[in-house]
Amino acid sequence: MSLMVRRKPSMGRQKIEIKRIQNEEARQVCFSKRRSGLFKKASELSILCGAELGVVVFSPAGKVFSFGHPSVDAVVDRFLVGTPRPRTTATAVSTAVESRREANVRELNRQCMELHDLVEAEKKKRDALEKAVKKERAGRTFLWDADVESLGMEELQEFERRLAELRSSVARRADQVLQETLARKQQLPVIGNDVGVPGAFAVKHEVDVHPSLPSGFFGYGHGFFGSM
Amino acid sequence: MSLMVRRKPSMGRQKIEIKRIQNEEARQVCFSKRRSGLFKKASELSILCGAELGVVVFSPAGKVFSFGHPSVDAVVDRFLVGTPRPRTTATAVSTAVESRREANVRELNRQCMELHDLVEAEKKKRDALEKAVKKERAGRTFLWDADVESLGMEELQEFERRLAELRSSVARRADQVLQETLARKQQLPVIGNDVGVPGAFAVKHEVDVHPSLPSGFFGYGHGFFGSM
DNA sequence: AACTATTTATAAG
DNA sequence: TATTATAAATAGT
Repeated sequence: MSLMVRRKPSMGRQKIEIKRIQNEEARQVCFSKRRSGLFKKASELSILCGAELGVVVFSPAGKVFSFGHPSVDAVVDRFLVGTPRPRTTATAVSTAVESRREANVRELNRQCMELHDLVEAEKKKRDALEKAVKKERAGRTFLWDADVESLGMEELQEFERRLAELRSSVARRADQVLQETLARKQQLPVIGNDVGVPGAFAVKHEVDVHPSLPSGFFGYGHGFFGSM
Repeated sequence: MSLMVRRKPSMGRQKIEIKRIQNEEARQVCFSKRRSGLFKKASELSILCGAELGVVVFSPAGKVFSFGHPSVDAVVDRFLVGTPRPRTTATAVSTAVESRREANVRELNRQCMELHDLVEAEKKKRDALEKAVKKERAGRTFLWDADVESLGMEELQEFERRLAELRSSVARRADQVLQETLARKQQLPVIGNDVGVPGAFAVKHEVDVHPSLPSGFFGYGHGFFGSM
């Protein structure tokens, strides 16, 4: 058996902050990769959903790249005019551009307000949760230890009663597990039934850590929040 | 508390062929998701690499969505100007009015992005808090409602350790209370310090039932964006 | 709309 | 350019 002493050949994809990449070469590489990725996504979207779309990208160096279905020009025309492809004069298009711009600005404003509302809503939710956390913590503390010091005799009795019950359960279960283990290891049938309490081992308890949630989505420009 | 006995709640993402989705509802859903994804990718590309870009998407229903940095129109204009084809725009741009409008649009876009980031940040905080709540709750639940029958030896050990600790606390406290009571009743100073465990009394115990979390609520606030 | 399992995109090397 | 580990997107529920 070969000794398999190979180290990670890569640290894999690392998380990056979305802000301008300072290193020029890295930026250029990133641009190429992501431009490809973007066009691919655009292509898939158009095919999967039958959407017409156009993407135009200017590299920092000023070079232009574009992708479109059925073609960038068709999409741009449709965008400028607002409806499928009647031919237009320069003047007409110019006017169309103007009104489109105004509409865009209005839409942008609307979206900004919507976003602002979202922020407020999120803040409130967070506040509510913070309170909830405090409550939970308080509740937890009560049961575990701190407040034992403030319990009266009645509560202590109840507490003790519950502890005793639990202890019995634990002991019973421990015995069961133990016997099962022994039985398996020695290939013998289970015979005893003493109630034993395990206690001498130090154990690490595994807490269930939930995976993080997917984040929401968004858009910029206009038409973000509308359904189609 | 069945110790995380959860089965697959999802078959996860499935591989799909890139061809028109026949089912209309599925197509709509896909369109929404992927349009968001596309805009996000576009946004990241523009930020990471300082690229100017514009994306225009027409849904199958004919609704238009767009994203642009610094703005769709700016990109479209640039594209048209640099494109050797029927000149459609009389781009004698650059009047003072024009550039101010462009600046305004850019600013609006910037604000939208900023707000969007705020929303994301808030969501993250909220997620963290939600996890905290779950954890707290899990911790609290652990003691009383544990499904002892499903625990393994290691868990039993940990459980027993915790029970022992609690029992000590309770015993200590019980002793304290007892002594205080006796001292008060007999007007005598406290002298003993045996650790006694109360247990023989039948007591009605008030269980602390924790209220459920407050639900989210919403606020409104807007009008902070002046018209231009 | 929220949630995961999985696929896909991609940061580094 | 190719590879790989990991982050991110997303199909299906």
